[in-house]
Amino acid sequence: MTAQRTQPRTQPQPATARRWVAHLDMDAFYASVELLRYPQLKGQAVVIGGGARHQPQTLDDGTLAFARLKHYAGRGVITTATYAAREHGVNSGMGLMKAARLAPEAVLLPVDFEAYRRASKAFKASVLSFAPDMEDRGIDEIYLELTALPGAQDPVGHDPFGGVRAIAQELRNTVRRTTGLTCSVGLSPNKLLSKLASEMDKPDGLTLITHADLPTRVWPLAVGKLNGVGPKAASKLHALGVRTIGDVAEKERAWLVKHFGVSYGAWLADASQGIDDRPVATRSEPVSMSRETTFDRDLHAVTDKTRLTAELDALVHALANDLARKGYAARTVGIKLRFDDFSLQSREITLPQATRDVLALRRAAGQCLKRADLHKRLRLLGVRAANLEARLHNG
DNA sequence: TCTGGGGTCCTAGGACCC
DNA sequence: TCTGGGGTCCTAGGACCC
Repeated sequence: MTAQRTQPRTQPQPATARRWVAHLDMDAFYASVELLRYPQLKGQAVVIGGGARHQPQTLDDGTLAFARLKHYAGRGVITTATYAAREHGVNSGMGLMKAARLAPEAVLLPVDFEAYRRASKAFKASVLSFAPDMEDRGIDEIYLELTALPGAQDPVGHDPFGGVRAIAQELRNTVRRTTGLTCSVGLSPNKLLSKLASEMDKPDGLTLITHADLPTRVWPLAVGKLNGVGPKAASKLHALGVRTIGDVAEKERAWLVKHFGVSYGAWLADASQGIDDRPVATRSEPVSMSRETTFDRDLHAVTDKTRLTAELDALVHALANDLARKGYAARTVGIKLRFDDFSLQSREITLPQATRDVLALRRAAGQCLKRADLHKRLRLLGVRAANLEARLHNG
């Protein structure tokens, strides 16, 4: 381990600038947007999820009555919970029924994607105005390439990274001023470390890490904190006695490759050392589009045939609409089935010509369905379009 | 009383072609 | 009768992420 020297202020900048990437993550995004609309709920345990049935009701005296989690019945999951609600042990992805046992008095609000999309556009636009190299990571997250921004390489006082820290601070101020929402920012030499950093001081935090911080701030973390290590890989690593990122870092690359394959093993080795060269991708074309729905009860292919056909029609219509609205046609059409035992099955077909015609899509989806094994009851049905080709919006 | 909906990327086998 | 080595496309499934 070599001691990290801070550069004297008088020293000229190195020819190769230090890379700085920010990861910006909105705090409890959906819930925070709802709190802007219902400020009287501030500080309370609030959970977002499920359909529009549990919309708040206006009482005779003009006050709003909110639905409580304990009254929920259905198969929905939590999309977001306020920090007050998380203290009860509920969190994103948890079934609402299960959450109701943990936090029965929590307020339940339906998901309003339109509102979140509007807020998302607003915060991204505010950031773009002074950090134009932005990668979209969904509705509430972005990466920003800050390396070349004015001041990013400048020290401030005794802080060698004061310049880039000030930029990040300004980002947070801008987001808060234009949207009324807080975010957490991670700042580091790459996307992987910045993603880790943004989680270190949530909500409303700003965390800067460099490679020098690896041993003290990254290696003690559980391996599952790495973006790319999910439940499967984590439990396999645990079984091999590897629990922290530092444990991974101590393993030989060859050992990791032996257990996890050339590609994933090598990635693990690099990731544990904080190595990540991925660029911030400012533009990207969609690869696929899909629509799916979980039924209120499990359906049987024979006895519920009429219902199933109607559901498929609706999904195909929605998908055709999405394709037209976004200006694409698809050559591959597929279906996705989830059964009552939660197992998945998919079928797809590639057509000679790309299409976004409802009837052509419906025919292809029907062919896929014919090839599926429909013995078990169906929980979910989905349709997918892939092999996308850009088309005129009205063509 | 478990487990939504929208995505991306990877792997692996078989078809098919040169 | 025995039997190569690529490369690309298609399909099914699975891990992972927001």
